[in-house]
Amino acid sequence: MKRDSRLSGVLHVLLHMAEQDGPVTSEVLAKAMDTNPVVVRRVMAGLREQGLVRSEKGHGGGWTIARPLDGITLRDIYDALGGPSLLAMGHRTEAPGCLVEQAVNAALGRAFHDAEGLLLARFGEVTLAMLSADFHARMTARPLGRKEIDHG
Amino acid sequence: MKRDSRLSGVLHVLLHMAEQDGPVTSEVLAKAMDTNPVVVRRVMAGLREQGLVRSEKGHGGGWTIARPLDGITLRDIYDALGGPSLLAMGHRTEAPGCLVEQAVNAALGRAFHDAEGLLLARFGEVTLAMLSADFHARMTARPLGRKEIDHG
DNA sequence: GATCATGTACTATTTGAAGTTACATGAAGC
DNA sequence: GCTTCATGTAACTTCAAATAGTACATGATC
Repeated sequence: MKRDSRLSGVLHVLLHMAEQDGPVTSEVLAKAMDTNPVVVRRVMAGLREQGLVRSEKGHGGGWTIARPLDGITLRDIYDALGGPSLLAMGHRTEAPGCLVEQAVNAALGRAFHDAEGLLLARFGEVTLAMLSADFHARMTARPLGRKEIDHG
Repeated sequence: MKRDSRLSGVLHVLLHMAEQDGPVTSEVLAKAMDTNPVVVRRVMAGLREQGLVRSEKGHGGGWTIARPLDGITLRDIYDALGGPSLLAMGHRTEAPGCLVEQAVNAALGRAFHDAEGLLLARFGEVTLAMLSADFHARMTARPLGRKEIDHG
């Protein structure tokens, strides 16, 4: 099962943006994430629709965070990505006629549902400000050169 | 993201086996799961190695459950499948040098770890006997013809 | 109007499960 | 002992979903 790393990636990008004053271009962000600018724009498009970030064209354009960091939770970002599936496992048949399969689905479904709920609740508790604070704490503990901050 | 349905599938098969007296062939199980006999054998091979099921060749051969139903938990079966990944999301980089990414991984990692723990704990609490009992309760509530029991 | 940056449609690549084919191994029945 | 039935397993193909990448349009600034 291939794991979706968009949430991880977009958080990386947002924290890098938070360290910059002005707008940051897709190209710079792509370089920091070791990917393609189009991939960045595609992911960021969802965040823009939810009002989490802004984009501007032309000279001096790029991406900026639209709200205070403590006003954005991981849940907001997850939702802006379209709420991708959290679990790697699922039912073989979604609405089976077979009673055996219904019993299986019921048992697994409860576990799956609760695990998803746990994850979403956690996401809702964590803000970008907390992540940023954690980052700065790590910076203080082990300062790095500028290059390693821009990308590691 | 494509979801892994092997756990769901193998549970379906095991409960069908539990309803039969003698051994059941891969071909019959495959028909019930609407798949290929080789796929069944592949999945069952893992369970056999863990001593959950037995297989016999030749006339009258096939698969049988090797332990009492209340002695097999979903966790046992999950492990026998090789412990496939439970979550559809993961870190972009597993051991990043970038402090930003370290902060991101730390926050997400805690949530992921706890969600996986919850799922595994649930799996450990549920036995095949419980699923079988649930199935029979559904049977009583809405009896079906033989054909619909063999497969739905 | 030249340049820079986003917006997006379209295509290619990748990845892992699932499905399939083919054949070897071994057990029961005659 | 030979036929039949069933598993064991390797190798290959198919399939679906996501990411990556290309090409070009749109719009803003200099």
